[in-house]
Amino acid sequence: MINLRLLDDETYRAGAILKGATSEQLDELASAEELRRTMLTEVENLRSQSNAVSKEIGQASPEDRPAKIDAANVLKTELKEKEAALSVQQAAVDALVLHIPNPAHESVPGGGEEDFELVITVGAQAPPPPMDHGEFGASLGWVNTEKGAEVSGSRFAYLQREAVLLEFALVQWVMQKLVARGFIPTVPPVLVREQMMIDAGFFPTDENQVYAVTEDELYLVGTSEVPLAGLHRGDRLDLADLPLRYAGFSSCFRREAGTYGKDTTGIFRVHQFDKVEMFIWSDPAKSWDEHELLLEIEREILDDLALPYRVINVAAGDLGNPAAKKYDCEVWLPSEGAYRELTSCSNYTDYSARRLGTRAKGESGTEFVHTLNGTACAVGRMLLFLMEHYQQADGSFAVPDVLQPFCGFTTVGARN
RNA sequence: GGAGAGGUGGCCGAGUCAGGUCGAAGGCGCUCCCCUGCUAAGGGAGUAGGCGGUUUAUAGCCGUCUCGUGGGUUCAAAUCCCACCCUCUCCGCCA
Repeated sequence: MINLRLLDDETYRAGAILKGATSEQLDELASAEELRRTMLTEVENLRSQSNAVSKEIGQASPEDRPAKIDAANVLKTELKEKEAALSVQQAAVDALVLHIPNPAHESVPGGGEEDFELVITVGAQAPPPPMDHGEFGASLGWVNTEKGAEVSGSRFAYLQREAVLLEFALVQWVMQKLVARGFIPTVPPVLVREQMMIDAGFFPTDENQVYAVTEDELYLVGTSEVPLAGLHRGDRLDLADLPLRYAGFSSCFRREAGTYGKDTTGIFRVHQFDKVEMFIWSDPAKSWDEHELLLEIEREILDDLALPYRVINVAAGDLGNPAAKKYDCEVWLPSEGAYRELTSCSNYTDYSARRLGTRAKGESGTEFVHTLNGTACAVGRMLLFLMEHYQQADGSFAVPDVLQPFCGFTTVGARN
């Protein structure tokens, strides 16, 4: 949700237009909001009169009351009409606001999906291994997609054997890294109410990507970002306590509607996976530093695992409504000969906090905090990259050095 | 799943049965001032938030809304009615 007060601000408008909003849209909202305020003033004036009359009635003598009550009733009728009109107008404004994106930061390139800015490329583009991650996972008995499909449908899989131990090693390794950086480890609820989905900005836009448990009116989260955002909903934080950094671990559930036939190999795109997510509540003045911190952590994880990757600064048109800026870390997937997204981190500035109602109190008053989120480790997808980069010529697997202390073995011999 | 109790300001807590003088007693905490060798104690004053208007202003002033949330009754609701949400206790069940 944007700040309606800034609709006339030229830089603000320019940023929003870069994100795909039209200047007609912005004007329409601005005039709807102006009308809303005019109507609000009228309503409040009537209420004021009405309150004054009521007070008089309380103090009036019994014989004076009937006449005053009649007068109050006239005001009341008028007030009801104006209030009804106001709430219609309010709804109109609300509907318009939902489609206005958070303006892009000045450092974000314009354009769409192909117009990203390449920030850095690290490592060499390795040649394809003997087996792609799908074949390799099956050969070691790590991934069973057939049984997954039988039991739950396509895009579900069983993860087994060393892959599970590697998952736990990854989670533990990443968590410890984050704890060392001051993140609070958190296992959040994965079923949330509809209101939480709305407040976190996932409804109504992404409603068709979310599993619903209709019987209980709950929804399965697609990322722990949702419940982490709920952790300080409606709170007034102290600026001195910021940043508050959380590391959430949860299973994530995504319907992946509209992706039929895409990424069908192995576990690249599945309905259920585990993820360690970073979420930061930041002092508005320092959120860009926090954003760089998120990127630094994501890069450190990739560097430690010696994965070749590139970082892109996603173009404005490809950002999605809440993000003012987003970095994607794309890791080289040898079997496809392409960089594929593994992690990303975004600065939502005050866009999400305004809807969540999360403010911070500092010396210069109270203001909305900034929120940021980033992937620390999307486990399934991380494993798949490891399966290609750490696959040996003889079909065995060499455990990355940094994970060895956490999983208790260093190699996995070829099977079959 | 069954039964009961309860949600009031930063915190605790009165007010709800008898609707108006209640955005709310009292206490704690916090801020400022006084007193005081220091500290403690003591005296005085102040202290909820959102929104709108006015304004150079996040100051002040005016208005409005908010006593879990949303409706309703009424000239008038913390107080009466309805629905929902949440918390706690007991029983049952359970990893």
